[in-house]
Amino acid sequence: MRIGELARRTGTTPRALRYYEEQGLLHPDRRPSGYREFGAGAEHTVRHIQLLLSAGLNTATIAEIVPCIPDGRTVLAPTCPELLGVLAQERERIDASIAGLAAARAVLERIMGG
Amino acid sequence: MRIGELARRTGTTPRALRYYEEQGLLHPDRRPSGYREFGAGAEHTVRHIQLLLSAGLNTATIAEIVPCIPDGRTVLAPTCPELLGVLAQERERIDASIAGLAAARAVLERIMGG
DNA sequence: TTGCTCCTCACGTCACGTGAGGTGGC
DNA sequence: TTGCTCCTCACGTCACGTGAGGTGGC
Repeated sequence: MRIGELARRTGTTPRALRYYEEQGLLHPDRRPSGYREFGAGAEHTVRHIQLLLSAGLNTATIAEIVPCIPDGRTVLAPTCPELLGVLAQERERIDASIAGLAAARAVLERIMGG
Repeated sequence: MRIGELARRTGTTPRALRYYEEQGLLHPDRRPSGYREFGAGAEHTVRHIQLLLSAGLNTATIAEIVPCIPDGRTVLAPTCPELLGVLAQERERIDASIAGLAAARAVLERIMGG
């Protein structure tokens, strides 16, 4: 499929998808016209990218993780155990981030007089 | 106190404090030499700024909130009830953000094989 | 005079948004 | 031929980081 359709299917923009390619997260083919051609698996990949970005991971880290997640699955390929440390570290960062947001939320409530 | 001491006391950098001033969040006096002179209340103000920034509020919104929080207190001044709507909206955004992070965390666990 | 702190530009970062100007397929 | 989609620059955004080059107070 072309970039516009992939953007619609994943709820993002062509610009974001071009950026992901530039950062090495996507590797679309090219038509003779120069148009990018994405395979069916790209949709799952983009959803994983979006989720990990929203969790605060940067594109460099995601670039290591994405090739280790089989299309349509949500598990680490058995060939990629070296990522477990990175993933555990990111999980800790997410936990800290959730705790920080909860604390900020509590202060907001106090400010509001709750 | 001068900018360096305020930075140390609040765990931030002089650059960040100059940026807060530029965005209208802080209003230090100036010595004849041009040095910024911060009052004692600035320390509490900076802590509030840091908390709200970490919660995802932008400097424009924080600029509305900061003058409505008395020094050393964590309540809205009674003269600023018009901010309650903004604060409630930000609280909802924080709730959505926490939910998103929790979902991402769960997917990370699945990827790790948890 | 030395050394620490401060000052004002001004460019860099990250994940894109947003035109500018031009081309491809039905 | 028209209209929709695509392409590549390239500058803008937000909250600062990081020098560059110069000055103030003890």
